[in-house]
Amino acid sequence: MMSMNSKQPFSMHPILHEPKYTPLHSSSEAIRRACLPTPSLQGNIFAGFDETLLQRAEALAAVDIVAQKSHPFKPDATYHTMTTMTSMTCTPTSSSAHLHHPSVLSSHHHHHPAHHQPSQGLEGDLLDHLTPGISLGGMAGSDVCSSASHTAHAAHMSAINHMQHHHHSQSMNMHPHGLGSHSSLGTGLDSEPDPRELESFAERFKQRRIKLGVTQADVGAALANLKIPGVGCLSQSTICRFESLTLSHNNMVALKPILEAWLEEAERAQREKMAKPEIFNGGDKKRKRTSIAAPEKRSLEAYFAVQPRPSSEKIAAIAEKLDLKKNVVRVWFCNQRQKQKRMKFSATH
DNA sequence: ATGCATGAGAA
DNA sequence: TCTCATGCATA
Repeated sequence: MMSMNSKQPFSMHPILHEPKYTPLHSSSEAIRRACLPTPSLQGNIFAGFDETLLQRAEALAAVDIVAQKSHPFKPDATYHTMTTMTSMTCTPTSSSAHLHHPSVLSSHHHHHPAHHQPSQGLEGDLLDHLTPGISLGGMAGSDVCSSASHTAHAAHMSAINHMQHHHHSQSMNMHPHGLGSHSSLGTGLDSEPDPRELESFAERFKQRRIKLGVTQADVGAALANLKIPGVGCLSQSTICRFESLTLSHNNMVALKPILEAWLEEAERAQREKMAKPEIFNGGDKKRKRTSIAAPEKRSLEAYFAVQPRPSSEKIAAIAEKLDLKKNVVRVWFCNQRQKQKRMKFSATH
């Protein structure tokens, strides 16, 4: 990849920018996918029960993944790593409190059958068949067992609260987080849910950020310096996703004012610095990341194509079949659904 | 830049 | 249990 480390101490002053929280809007997104009709194919061992979607999924999978390419490597299932690193993410020195939550409302929309991107596949690994309704052995052999250690890491979340926005939509959430406040910020009436704006802002943001010589990680950390109520730091991942518009619409809308505030403050600070020529001079357990091999991934995608929201039983069956932990499969589906909901050029474009 | 994961809150 | 926002770990 590339290393971009232009760490530079940046001191920002708290800026008091009036937070304006954006309401959400329904993100209209259209996700369409094509389900090909393809009956045929069977010869299951468990025949009898199966049938249903999963089976078809496999058939589809076989067809779907016509000629694709795949990666040559086949990593083991999971690997853990333990290391001690004093991650000081952003936990600020004292405060233990700052966990507001971001909650953005969400509008829900109609989903469509999913849509997934072409993946890699090569040899047609025909899946077997599962019995949908019944859960074999009660629990798929793998089951969630103990995914071993999940170290609860400090939860720090930044918060973004939104309030109203009357719409037929449903949710609105705030997180109580003890501190009695419910930020009653100015009822926001704010921003434009205009995807156009977001897109151009994200682009400008990235460019100005680079101009400042700041990395995505720097931005995330610096956010904590802007003492915007309810806003802590964010990770490099999130900044990156913001810039590449790979966040949900609501999330983009919520983050925009915050990043905008940071940008202005950062540029202001730099101007100031430029002005005066004299200054400066210049442990823990790590979470493990399961790696799902290409063949398994192809199967999952095939199932997802026909049934984005499998029941617990089906998930268990799939997990057993692919020899993955049930929880891994469940999470995979969740993430897949989230992906399909992301912005980028999904619908409005 | 992304894959897999966690957790809070809403169903 | 799912959705959503987010993050760690990793390619």
